[in-house]
Amino acid sequence: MERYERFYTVIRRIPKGSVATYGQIARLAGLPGRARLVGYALGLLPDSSDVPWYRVVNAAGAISCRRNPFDEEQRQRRRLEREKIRFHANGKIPLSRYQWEKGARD
DNA sequence: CTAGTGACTGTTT
DNA sequence: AAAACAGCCACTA
Repeated sequence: MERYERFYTVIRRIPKGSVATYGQIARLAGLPGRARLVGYALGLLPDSSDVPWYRVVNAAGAISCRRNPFDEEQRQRRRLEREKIRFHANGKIPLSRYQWEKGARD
């Protein structure tokens, strides 16, 4: 798991109230095009991890999780809403407003 | 070594 | 708007 520290380091820099995409994390970690690897790396994290995995969403602004689609999505969504992030009725997050380092806000 | 899989993404149908 | 495709590459069987 040490081999993914670069990803975890970048993710730990995402400020509270913002989100980043898998592709963005890969790019910032110096591995453009390895979005899937970021997803794999997050799946390895234990619940006790200090890495804010819930601040990472897919390019469409939706939550991705393969294991327990329903439960995990609810869990991630609650954590984000706790940071004042609002979701659209379609279940997606408006990235134009919350994406890290892109804040277009309104 | 080959094949299948996947917390992804941009392009093309 | 939605689905199919094609890259991507670590990991497992």
